[in-house]
Amino acid sequence: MKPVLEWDALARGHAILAAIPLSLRQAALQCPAARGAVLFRRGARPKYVLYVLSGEIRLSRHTAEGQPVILQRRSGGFIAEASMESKTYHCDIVAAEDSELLLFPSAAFRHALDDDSAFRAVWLSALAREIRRLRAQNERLHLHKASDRVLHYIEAEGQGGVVTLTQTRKAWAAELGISHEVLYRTLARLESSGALAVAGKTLTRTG
Amino acid sequence: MKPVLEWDALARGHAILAAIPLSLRQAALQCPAARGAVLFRRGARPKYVLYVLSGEIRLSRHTAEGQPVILQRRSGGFIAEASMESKTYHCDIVAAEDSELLLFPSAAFRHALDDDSAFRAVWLSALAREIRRLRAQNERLHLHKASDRVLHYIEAEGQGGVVTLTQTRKAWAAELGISHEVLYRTLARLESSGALAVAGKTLTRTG
DNA sequence: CGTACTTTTGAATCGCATCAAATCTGGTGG
DNA sequence: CCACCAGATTTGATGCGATTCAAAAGTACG
Repeated sequence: MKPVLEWDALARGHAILAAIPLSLRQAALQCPAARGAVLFRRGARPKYVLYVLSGEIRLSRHTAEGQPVILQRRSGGFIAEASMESKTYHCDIVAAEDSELLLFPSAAFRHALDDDSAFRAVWLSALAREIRRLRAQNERLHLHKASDRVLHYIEAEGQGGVVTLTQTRKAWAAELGISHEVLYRTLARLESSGALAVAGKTLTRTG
Repeated sequence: MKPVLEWDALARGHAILAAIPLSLRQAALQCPAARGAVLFRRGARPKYVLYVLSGEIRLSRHTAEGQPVILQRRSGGFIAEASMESKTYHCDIVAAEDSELLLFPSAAFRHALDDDSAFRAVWLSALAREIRRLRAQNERLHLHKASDRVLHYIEAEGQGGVVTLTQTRKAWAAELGISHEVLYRTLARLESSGALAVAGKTLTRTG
């Protein structure tokens, strides 16, 4: 838990951080979290807006029997944005892996949004884009066949039927909600049927 | 396509509309859309922010062969928020059912957000809550067993293990991404195993 | 009273998850 | 540079759970 010194280095690969105004940068804290660490508990008062630099952070609740129910899972980007305006956290916030976080004091974050119209515009547009992305992913997860999810992904996330993956196929399979074995088989079948061209991490809809 | 006269009547059942400032209300248009009607086409310049009062509106693209790919599907609430700041619509907007819409001119909407801090606060908080809801639904759709989705729903959307449905079970099944037959069977199994108490539209986690 | 829709149960089929195992790949340290 | 290791990629076989088709009973509404 320490102030952020090398802001430019952090912002690499985290575009939205570049839009954060100086005053808020100075209030930010950088904080490591070991795998399994509980950062905040349900019921606690939210003092920070969290940004995941690396690792994986989860929001989860527990059933009466103690089984965890994951509400969100983030390995990059802001998490628990909604708690900025709520009196308490509605779930536990835990590190699923060794992680690195930025903590922005909620009050400073709200002031930055109020005072800095450029930052506000970026924030609003980031929220709206995240909603668009999530709604598309939702629609995709409603498709039952693995091949439909793959093609939907290309249509939704690609440009003109072409998409370049930024992740391993195994990670992509997890995002698509299918096992990696089925993803490999599905890609092979789509390619041999001529519906898809696979070249490294670039996939092209064909035919 | 006409100005909105009875605003209070509209806002019933659409809480967020109550926060819309007078200036923006006066710029709003109410507009029916028949099933199948194409409201805007991909590439068109977004002139309005859309709100779905009733019916169902879809954002969709088409594959090279013309098969539709649904990116969003809304039967209430704002749709295509992200297009407010983009130069063109990135997908077609069509009515899947006979629908009733509100159209807010994009410029007026932006001005209202800039000028009215109360409206802005409500809007920001609505976007953040929508993100929370969507991320939870995403996690739920990643669960493979129908019973897990049901229990996850109760934990995420309910209060203390109790949830009251606002929709038919058939509609709930669609939201959960399972067939209605399986939902009925799953509820029956969960109830007979003592994990769930079902009373009309109220479901209670037990045991 | 009739109609449309939801709820419910049954049976057959299909696709995915899972377990297992082999190969490939990128990165690390000797 | 090479040996090595962890993780990703790939293929095979099996079982389970969901989808689907079918049909009956219940329910709301005009």
